[in-house]
Amino acid sequence: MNVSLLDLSAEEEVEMGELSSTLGFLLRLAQLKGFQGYYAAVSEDGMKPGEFTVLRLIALNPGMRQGLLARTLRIKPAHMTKLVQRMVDAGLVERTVPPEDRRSVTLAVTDEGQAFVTSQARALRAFEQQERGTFTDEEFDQLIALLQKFIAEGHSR
Amino acid sequence: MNVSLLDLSAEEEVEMGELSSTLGFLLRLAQLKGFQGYYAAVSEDGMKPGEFTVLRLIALNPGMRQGLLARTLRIKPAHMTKLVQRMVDAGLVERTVPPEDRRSVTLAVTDEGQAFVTSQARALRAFEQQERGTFTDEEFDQLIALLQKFIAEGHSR
DNA sequence: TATTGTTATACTCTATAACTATA
DNA sequence: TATAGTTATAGAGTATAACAATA
Repeated sequence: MNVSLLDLSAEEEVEMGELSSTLGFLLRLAQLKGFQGYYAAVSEDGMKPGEFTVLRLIALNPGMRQGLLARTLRIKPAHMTKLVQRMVDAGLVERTVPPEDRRSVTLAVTDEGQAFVTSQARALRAFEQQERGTFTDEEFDQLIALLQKFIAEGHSR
Repeated sequence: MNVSLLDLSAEEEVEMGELSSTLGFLLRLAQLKGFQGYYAAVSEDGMKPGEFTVLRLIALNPGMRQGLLARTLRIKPAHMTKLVQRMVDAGLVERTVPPEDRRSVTLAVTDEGQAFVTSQARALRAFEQQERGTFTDEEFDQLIALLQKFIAEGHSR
């Protein structure tokens, strides 16, 4: 198979071999494509998809512990510390040390943080609708289901 | 929807909202899953999926220009310079300045580079078979086709 | 003037280990 | 002793701009 998948216009053809039907390669390109759409549609504020996901999850789970958040999103604790620190500095998130376990940290969005999440909701839905737009409803649901199946398989940690 | 997708075992449940059926989030988790399998099955040599893809593509397209390689893989030229330099240092790749256009650089694998690609082929196929194993043949083909469709849509640059 | 690739810089993400404070 | 999170460090990816050589 050649470059047709990728469109380098009138450019020289590139022999891709098996690559164009390889899951890993397609996942990478799909992710790039998704980011592209995300930036075009949603974020004028410089917040990246991954960061916004962190904020969303804190908003959905007030009082969530930082470590659980890190494990849920497969982010290393050391990195999560920095991510959260940035959001605290930006006034979007509050950290609390609970008296029951003073080693731990629980997180919640501030009013400003919640307002930001809410304000992004419309653009986010538009973006997701646009992503769906490539497919029929049935195809999109299939794709989601297949990805969920792939992820769920043998999920140890 | 809750954390069932993610399996944090006996841990506290995390409310995921829409996230668990969001394409971007699922693509990220699928990619992590893929890397995990890749490292487990293929690479004892410390070469990452992305690096190996670069090497594979050079092997498939001897004399390919570096800029075209960068565009094909959506890697920035500045980064490609470093990637290629590493492979040249490792003795896997050769750079040539062609007389027709002495600004450019063409790439080819060395014998050692080709031997490395070949030696990885078996493990790579085993890994890809294992990835397929999550699905029926029909499901896997569907997933590949749906990802290709997503990527191909409106592909400008 | 435009193009190819390089260098330089800066920021983010990833990975690891050492550290602290609590349990 | 073990756990939760932090700090420190290093490597790799990403992005941008300035630059040299060549077209």
